[in-house]
Amino acid sequence: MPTLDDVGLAAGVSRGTVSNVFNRPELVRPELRERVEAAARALGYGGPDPKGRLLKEGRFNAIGFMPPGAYAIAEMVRSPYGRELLMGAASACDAAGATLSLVNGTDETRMASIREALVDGFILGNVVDIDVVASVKRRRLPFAILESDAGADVNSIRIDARSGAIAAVRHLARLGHKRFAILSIRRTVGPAIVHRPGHTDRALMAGFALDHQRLQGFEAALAEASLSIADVPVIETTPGDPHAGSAVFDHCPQATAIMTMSDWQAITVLDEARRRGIDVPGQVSVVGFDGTAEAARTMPSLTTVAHDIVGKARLAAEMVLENGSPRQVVMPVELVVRGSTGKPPSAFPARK
Amino acid sequence: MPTLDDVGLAAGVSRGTVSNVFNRPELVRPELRERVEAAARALGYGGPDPKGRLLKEGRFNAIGFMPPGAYAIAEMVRSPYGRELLMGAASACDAAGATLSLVNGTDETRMASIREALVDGFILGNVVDIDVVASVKRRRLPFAILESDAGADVNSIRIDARSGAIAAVRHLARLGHKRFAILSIRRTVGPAIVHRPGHTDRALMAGFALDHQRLQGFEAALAEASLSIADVPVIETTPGDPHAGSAVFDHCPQATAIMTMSDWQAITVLDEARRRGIDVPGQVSVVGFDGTAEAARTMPSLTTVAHDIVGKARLAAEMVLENGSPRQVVMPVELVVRGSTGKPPSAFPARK
DNA sequence: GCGAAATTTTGGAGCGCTCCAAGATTTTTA
DNA sequence: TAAAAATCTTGGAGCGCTCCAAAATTTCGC
Repeated sequence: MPTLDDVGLAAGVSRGTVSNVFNRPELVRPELRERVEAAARALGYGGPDPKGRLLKEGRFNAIGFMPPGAYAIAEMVRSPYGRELLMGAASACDAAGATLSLVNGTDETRMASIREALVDGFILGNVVDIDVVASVKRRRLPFAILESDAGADVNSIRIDARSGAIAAVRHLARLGHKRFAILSIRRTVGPAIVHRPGHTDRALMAGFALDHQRLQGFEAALAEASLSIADVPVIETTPGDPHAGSAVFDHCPQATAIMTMSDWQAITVLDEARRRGIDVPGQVSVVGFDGTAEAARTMPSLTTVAHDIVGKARLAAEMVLENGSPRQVVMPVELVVRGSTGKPPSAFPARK
Repeated sequence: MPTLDDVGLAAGVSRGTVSNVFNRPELVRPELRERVEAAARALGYGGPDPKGRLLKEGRFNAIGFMPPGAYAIAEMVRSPYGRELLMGAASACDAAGATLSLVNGTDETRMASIREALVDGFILGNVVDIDVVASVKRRRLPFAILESDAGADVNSIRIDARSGAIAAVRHLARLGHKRFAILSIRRTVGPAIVHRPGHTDRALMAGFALDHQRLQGFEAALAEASLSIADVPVIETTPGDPHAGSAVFDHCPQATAIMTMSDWQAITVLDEARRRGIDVPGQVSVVGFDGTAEAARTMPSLTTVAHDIVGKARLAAEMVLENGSPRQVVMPVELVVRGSTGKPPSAFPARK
């Protein structure tokens, strides 16, 4: 690959002049400029290599996006939620003329990826592994975390998940539901985990802040209806597990109201209900969580605890790009009532 | 920001030793290593800056993805098709341990983005503007183009769109349809363009290779049924235009079979049909194009000309990452018959 | 036609790092 | 204990570029 010097040599001018031809052509006499351009063409020189500029300028003009949890990028894009995150981050980058780098990383390579990513800052999806935060801090780049509060010196944006969970339960309770089931998120790999009625808080509450808040919200609102969360079956499935829906119906046959922790899960529940001939909302009500675009398109359309996912990620990207003093933002949620929730069946006919 | 030299100075060792501490710690005596690490901690040095390494190593270990057409990244992620492209490219990058950079670019900034993107290669979505190809060539980096054939010296992957279009028409003709409408893609910004029956080929065939091939396929298969494409109304809408569906029903009220050029468009047609109380496939049959995951989830599910979008993008990424000799690949398509196509209504009741 | 002013061109410094041959130190061997 | 071997540390070169002060050249005014 020829360099500025090679072109200069060929054209009989100095490196500086060649650089000017490409970056500030108005500074170079037209005649000379043409000579240089001809030499560049002859050598197959396609303009200054960004690598050199980079070192001088010191910034990549890019921010890195680490997908939530242990997702691979491709899985994130598949997920309704992750996809909207990406849209938000991308639109902020677009607006700022920055590049969005999708930083992948298995559990083994994540740290190295963070150390070596060619970016000026990071957006971290829901962070499961706290080492990730330490690793990013070490690079002394601006960053923002989604759905985890990492202290006053770190940008973070989370939703008011507790209120959302409360709203979901109240809505269902007001409709008359008494038999609930919770479809929660398993943050490790593996098949569904089933917590049968009688489980203890400790088994449930371990883990991730967002999930914790939602469970607390469920618990508090169930208490308002004189119900204990300990009597509600809780199933944990990994995001994207296509069997989430069948796990619920298999393990919670008497539930009339299923509360989930993501629209994606709720959608698998609707799919499975259709497959089994279970009427939603006639026999079972289903509530999603997230408020993705997909939730509005299901049959029946999905009642869900919605928030502005795109806006959340956009804000995160803006925080990183602006690199101001750290902020912790809590975003509101809103229960969007659609077609997947209704009164419980008045007589409780046995379901198969 | 402290540098290797600063740390070396503070620890009383040379730059080289500090570099070794971070990159090949086994080469440094434990005692010294600790002294260096302590100095680094004290200075807040978080490890070697990737910028320096980069210049030395010469590669970014990243490939750039330019969205199809004039999409912004966010729009691409929103689109069912673009999203699957992204999944494919991301999974290949994941597998290779490379980063995927989403290179944005408005019409004005695209060239500059290409010139300066910090990547080792490019995937170009459907290229509308031929200058983009020239611009990428100038950087002398490996690249692959989707849905455009740019000659034997350029990697390209396209689908056998003509066959797909033919299969769609034959399927509908075999069901008995005689009155078709085509929902085509407008590759410039603006509202729907309506070509009423009697239009000329020239008005239609201008533009983008992929669309051209599909129209030719439609034309050929219509001819088999003794129909001329000139008598078939053609509507062009931009990708993602939510009014695509209503444009079709407004302008083609007698059509019993609507052939589209993307699942996204077809989905808006289904939505609009539901809104207007038009039964699909009872009154109108609809065929999509692409075979996205969304097409399987609509109500009714969408008959569509499918191909392996994820695989296409994955292959493109692999071509770029491998940097072998250029190949031109044509991928097969397959008509997937689902619920959105059926016999035309036997009596032709007027629709409102 | 000459000096001053304006315009063009030059090449060194430096961005932060890795590599590597050479030098310094420690350990082993006879 | 001295020489040989093994181990550890050093600092220069170089990656390709941009910036900038200074030098070279051209243009201008009278």
